[in-house]
Amino acid sequence: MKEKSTSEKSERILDAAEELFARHGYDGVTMRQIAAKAEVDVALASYHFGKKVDLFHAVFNRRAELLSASRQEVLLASKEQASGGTQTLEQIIEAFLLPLKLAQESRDPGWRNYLAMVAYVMASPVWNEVLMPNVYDKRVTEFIDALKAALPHAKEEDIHWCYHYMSGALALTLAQTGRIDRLSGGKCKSSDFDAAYNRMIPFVAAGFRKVCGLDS
Amino acid sequence: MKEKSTSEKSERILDAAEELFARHGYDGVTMRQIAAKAEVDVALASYHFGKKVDLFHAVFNRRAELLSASRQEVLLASKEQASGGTQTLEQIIEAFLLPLKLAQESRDPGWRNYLAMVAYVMASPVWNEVLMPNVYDKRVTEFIDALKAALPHAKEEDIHWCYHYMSGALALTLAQTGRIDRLSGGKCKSSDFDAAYNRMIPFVAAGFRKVCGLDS
DNA sequence: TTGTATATTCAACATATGTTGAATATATTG
DNA sequence: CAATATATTCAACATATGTTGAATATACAA
Repeated sequence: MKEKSTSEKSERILDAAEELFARHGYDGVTMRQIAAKAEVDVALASYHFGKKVDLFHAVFNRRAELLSASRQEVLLASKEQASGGTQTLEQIIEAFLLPLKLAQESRDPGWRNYLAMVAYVMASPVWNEVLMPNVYDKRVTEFIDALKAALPHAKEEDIHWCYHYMSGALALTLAQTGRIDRLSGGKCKSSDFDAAYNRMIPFVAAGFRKVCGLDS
Repeated sequence: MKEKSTSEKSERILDAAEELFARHGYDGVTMRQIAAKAEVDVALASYHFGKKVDLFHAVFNRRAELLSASRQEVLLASKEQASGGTQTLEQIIEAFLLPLKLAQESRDPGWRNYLAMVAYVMASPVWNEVLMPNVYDKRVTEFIDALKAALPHAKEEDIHWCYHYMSGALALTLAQTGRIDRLSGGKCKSSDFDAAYNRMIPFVAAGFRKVCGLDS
């Protein structure tokens, strides 16, 4: 009698690694900690995924394509909805954020861990250039193109800097450090993604308009 | 004949640790790497600063008071300049960011490393609650009070969320990951703090106004 | 069934890690 | 100068680390 199927153990390893990498970063986690959390032998992680750095890549890439595809889909749907005319800034930003919000609110807690790990990667000078270009940067380019269309008179640098600010606001939200809970005396909660995203859209849109000029 | 004074070696250790912690995080750095970069014996770091975690605290705290004091000073001067009436949003945000910009542009490259390390701490769920409350959160509270005065009709949650977004935009700027360089095809540079801060002020101010309602 | 590929465990390795204590040098003070 | 405190080096420790190879178990195909 077997307890779990093969793929279950392999995914338990990914789940455990995901949770630990999200909180402690790559170097703050040992293979033994991962194995312990996944309740498997240490050697099994190496058997399935190779070196530690390969496991890190595997965890990062597991949900990357899924999320990126969902993003493209939503952005496309948003484009079509704005029949004929260009989308509003709010529509573009919402399309960019919606898949993340849905992932955060998923019943699978792994998605929250994954996005916290993405935030870690985004903020890390070391991992950023290694992991972000492969999957995510392509969709970011599409997103920026949509912004250019909505802000035809904007200088390209302005758009890039504004995207940079949005990216930072997003990363800190995904990271879930709990700081806003502390600073607000409990009035705001890191886990309240509805609150975070509902305000982020008008905040960012207004910033874009101010810096990049009125949209057409 | 002695090569360097005692305090110089001790500060070389702090400088080396600062640079390495900023880039690789706490767990990504070994005492031996720090010692090597500082060109001192490994044991010397322990002799001066105790355990590794204490060295981390020492690096973080070395410039914290200095920066925090500069921040308070600028915020106070900004308050007085707005004689009688309350400050504008832009003035408040500028006062918040100016000391950081000055530090970034300092001739001492240690300041850039330090601020990148602060960004790492801000984005880390583990270190955030350990290190941020001691020094920085007090000034943040003053800053938020100024915002409340400038946005008398705003709900407190809205202000906190907007501050959270600004905080994220700031953190990613301090982190200097180089991502904006890549995404913009070289049009924007992570090291161009003038560009980053000049746009961040109107961006954030517009976001606050949109989310928190018009200022008085 | 038997044979074979896959999955999992166990034990061990070489190396890297933070930290310490004793020894030595340098500075400071009387 | 001598005496004392501080700073620095050296060597070593116990432990933790990623990784591997052999042994064993399980799944699967013939």
